[in-house]
Amino acid sequence: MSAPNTRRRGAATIDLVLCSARNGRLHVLVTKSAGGTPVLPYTWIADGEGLEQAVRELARDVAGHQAAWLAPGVATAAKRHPAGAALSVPFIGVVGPTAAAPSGTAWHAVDALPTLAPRQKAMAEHALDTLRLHMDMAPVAFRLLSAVFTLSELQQAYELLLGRRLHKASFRRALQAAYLVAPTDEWRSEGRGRPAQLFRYAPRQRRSNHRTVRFDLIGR
Amino acid sequence: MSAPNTRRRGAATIDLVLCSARNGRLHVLVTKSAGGTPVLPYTWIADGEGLEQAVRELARDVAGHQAAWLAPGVATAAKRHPAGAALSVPFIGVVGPTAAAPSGTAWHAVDALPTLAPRQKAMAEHALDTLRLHMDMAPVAFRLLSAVFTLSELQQAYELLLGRRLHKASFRRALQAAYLVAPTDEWRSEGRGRPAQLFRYAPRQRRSNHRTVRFDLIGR
DNA sequence: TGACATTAGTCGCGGCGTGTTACTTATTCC
DNA sequence: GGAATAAGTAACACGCCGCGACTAATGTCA
Repeated sequence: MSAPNTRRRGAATIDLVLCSARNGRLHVLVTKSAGGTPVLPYTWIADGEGLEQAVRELARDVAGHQAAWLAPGVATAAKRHPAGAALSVPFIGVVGPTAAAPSGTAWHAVDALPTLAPRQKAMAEHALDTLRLHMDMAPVAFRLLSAVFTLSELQQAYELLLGRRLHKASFRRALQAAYLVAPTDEWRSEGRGRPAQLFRYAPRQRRSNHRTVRFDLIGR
Repeated sequence: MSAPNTRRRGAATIDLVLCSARNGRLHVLVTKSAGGTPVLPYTWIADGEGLEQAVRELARDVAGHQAAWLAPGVATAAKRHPAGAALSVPFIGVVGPTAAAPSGTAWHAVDALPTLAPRQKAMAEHALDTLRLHMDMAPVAFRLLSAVFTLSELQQAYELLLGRRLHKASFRRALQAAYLVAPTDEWRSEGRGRPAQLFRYAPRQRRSNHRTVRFDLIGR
């Protein structure tokens, strides 16, 4: 059923670190090898095939979903791949919160993973770094959410990625200024408290993307 | 003399995109294959060896220097590697402006490359994107310079990476606030104009790295 | 030798973005 | 109806940043 067995063995694998936000923590989809030990979904690299195409198929195969966002990771030859490949090319994928775990797979909090092969463990633990690296340039946080979402949910996604709490008013003011979301006329009542308006990701045109120099992140 | 011939052929190569700033433009080191056609320096991936270790050796071999900064690139199986490898893992390296081109190699402006194999051409043209992606988190611009440099040189490095001009006063004010450089007691007279004080990269401790949310770069 | 060009480096104003506190609005629970 | 809870808004203060104008130190050339 899982893709690994449908391809010939080779020298290198593509490994998929599929991420999802579950009750405030980042989770990773873990499947099981033929022997029953936990492994990240992977596929052998076929000659002449596009890597990204292959990983999209893998995501659909293993999760029944296509990834809402995908980024290549850092290839590694360290330690050993559980299937014996010399080289592994990880991809970091993102799916929404409604994505289920098909039978034989399970979501695990990234800071409480089951025992994976060291190489796969390292790839999974680097996933958050990769998401953080791209979250300013790509709508990563939005892809962790459903198509419509409340602003509080969006803020929680950003808090998860940044690893720290944000201020509500500042967050919304900055979001408003960026013309990234559009309100829908739906509202969601989450039990107690005032109902929240639902928004969708709809980036609109705005003034020149003057990215400023940032010295404040360099060096530790 | 070049490293490729010293290793066994295999399924995958490491390709080195070695970058340097030459009179205001980003240059890439290009060498020649046995047949005399231009190629990026590469080496076959040996089983069980660390990729970064291998690429450091490659940089030393081919340029006589060790790279001042290194970052992994995005593995690709598209098109063909000139040596026939199915898979290529690029690394983007940075060296200072005084690095010469050993015989058989030459620096080429990244927007005026000689005819490379399509796969290598793509890897070289993505180099600037990679440098841009990391320049906020790592001292990439500083590594394009000698150990001591003028603030105007540093500003030019940032302008090269960002692809736009910066305002002198703003640049220096932000740099000062980041405690990244320390003045030396040397001055350099560059022909005409007032001599410039030389600085070195010396990041000091500063307050908590409160990275703020950036919506302004998302979505084009 | 003195005026000019050139490059380095600084000062200060104005505006916009951001952190913060306090407030209003809308709903559930008791 | 009132307390509790969560969404959403208003307004102030401060700091960073773009910008233009200024000073400083050198080489060039008539």
